Amino acid sequence: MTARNTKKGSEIPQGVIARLPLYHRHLSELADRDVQRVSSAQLGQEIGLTAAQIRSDFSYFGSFGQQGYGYRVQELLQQVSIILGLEKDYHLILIGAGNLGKAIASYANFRKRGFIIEAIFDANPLLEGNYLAACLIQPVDKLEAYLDSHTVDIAIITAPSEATPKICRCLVHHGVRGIWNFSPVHLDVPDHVVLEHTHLTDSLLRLSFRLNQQRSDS
Amino acid sequence: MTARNTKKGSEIPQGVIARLPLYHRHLSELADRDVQRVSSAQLGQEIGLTAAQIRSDFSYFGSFGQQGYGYRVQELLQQVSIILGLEKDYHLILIGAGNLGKAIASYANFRKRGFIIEAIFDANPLLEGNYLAACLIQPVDKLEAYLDSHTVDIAIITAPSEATPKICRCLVHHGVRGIWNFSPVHLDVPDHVVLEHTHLTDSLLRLSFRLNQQRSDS
DNA sequence: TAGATTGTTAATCGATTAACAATC
DNA sequence: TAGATTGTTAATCGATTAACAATC
Repeated sequence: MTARNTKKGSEIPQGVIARLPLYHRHLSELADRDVQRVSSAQLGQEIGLTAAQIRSDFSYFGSFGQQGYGYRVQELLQQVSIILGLEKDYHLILIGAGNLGKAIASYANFRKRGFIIEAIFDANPLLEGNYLAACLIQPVDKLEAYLDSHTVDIAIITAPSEATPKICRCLVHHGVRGIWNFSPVHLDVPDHVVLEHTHLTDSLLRLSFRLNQQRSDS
Repeated sequence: MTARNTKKGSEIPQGVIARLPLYHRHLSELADRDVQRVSSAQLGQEIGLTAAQIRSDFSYFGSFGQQGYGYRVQELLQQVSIILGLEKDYHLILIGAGNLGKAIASYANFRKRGFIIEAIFDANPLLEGNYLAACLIQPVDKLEAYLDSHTVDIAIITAPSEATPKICRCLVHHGVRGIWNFSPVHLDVPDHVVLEHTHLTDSLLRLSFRLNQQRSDS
């Protein structure tokens, strides 16, 4: 596999990856409003980035614009969707049917984008047999058997911190390649596993820091 | 206000701010296990950063270690807590008592760190009078009156996207300086307001991207 | 004291921005 | 055609890392 030009095929910086969902979200909005075209300058203005950065970001994946015109919203949106892998569906499971698990499982936006939660597990035997967002809650000791008999693209962990490392090892061992973890614990996974952390407390602490920082400036 | 040395007093890079909660979390764990001392090399090993980066990060705020010894865990944890502003309590409100709002309001870790949710608002009149995590749910049209008569350090928005910009403007207008937004919308706030976004869908899309990226390498 | 590890400076690396030729 | 805007290269900026004198 040879790179066709400088950027295409090269390593994608984290910053670019972080901005892709932002582009996707904003282009979706423009498409909803039936906007036909957008320039990097407009787009940048609206989401708070420079035009150069936006063009540079897209150039990692190809040339989607037209000189003198800009980008066709529909077309660019579709390209970004493909880049993000949104043209296909994903099989998800969720482990931990507590408050956060419930909220995630009920969040319709995921399903809309093709991320379909097909099984929910919980350690509490009292929850067994209950339904959550039209999905049966199973005891966590059935997790291994499930993994052996179903395709699972992404596992969402909303279990207590103490239980999380063990669950993670189990998932990895049974070949799950995508893990979205909400527990505030550090997890070690092999290189071939993609791990995404969402640590809510970390976000709140960052907010707290910046709140205190401001006051000391000026 | 003059900077006492090169780093102390200079602008703190975003990356440093992002890592502070990670340091806090890991140092808390070490303290729980009664570990007395830690070197930047050990700490780095455990959380996946270089020793140099850790020392460099801390040096923005002062000198907390000892040559030839490392850092006293308790002392460093306390310093990081102070840096993050965790030595005081915060008055929080939450707007939007849906699934996500419920999960956030019930998350005990926030209260433990001094982030206390004191009022919850929702647009749905049917929820009025209900309690959520021992906190009364009020109709959202009482929000303005509340803001005028109470101190609010941080407002958490877990309302639907459509309602969010208006709520945000209201908060800013009534002097709230910290906003933690979960709606997938871009919000414009004045410079003096600290805005933290947690876009769950964005995290999932990043995971999706990386899942697809891997396959195309190798 | 000798060994270890800090805080900081200088060197390196990578990401963002500015500029512009290409061209729709 | 003239005007606008892309994709990309070079210049700039900032963050990470390596190295080391200071010193516990």
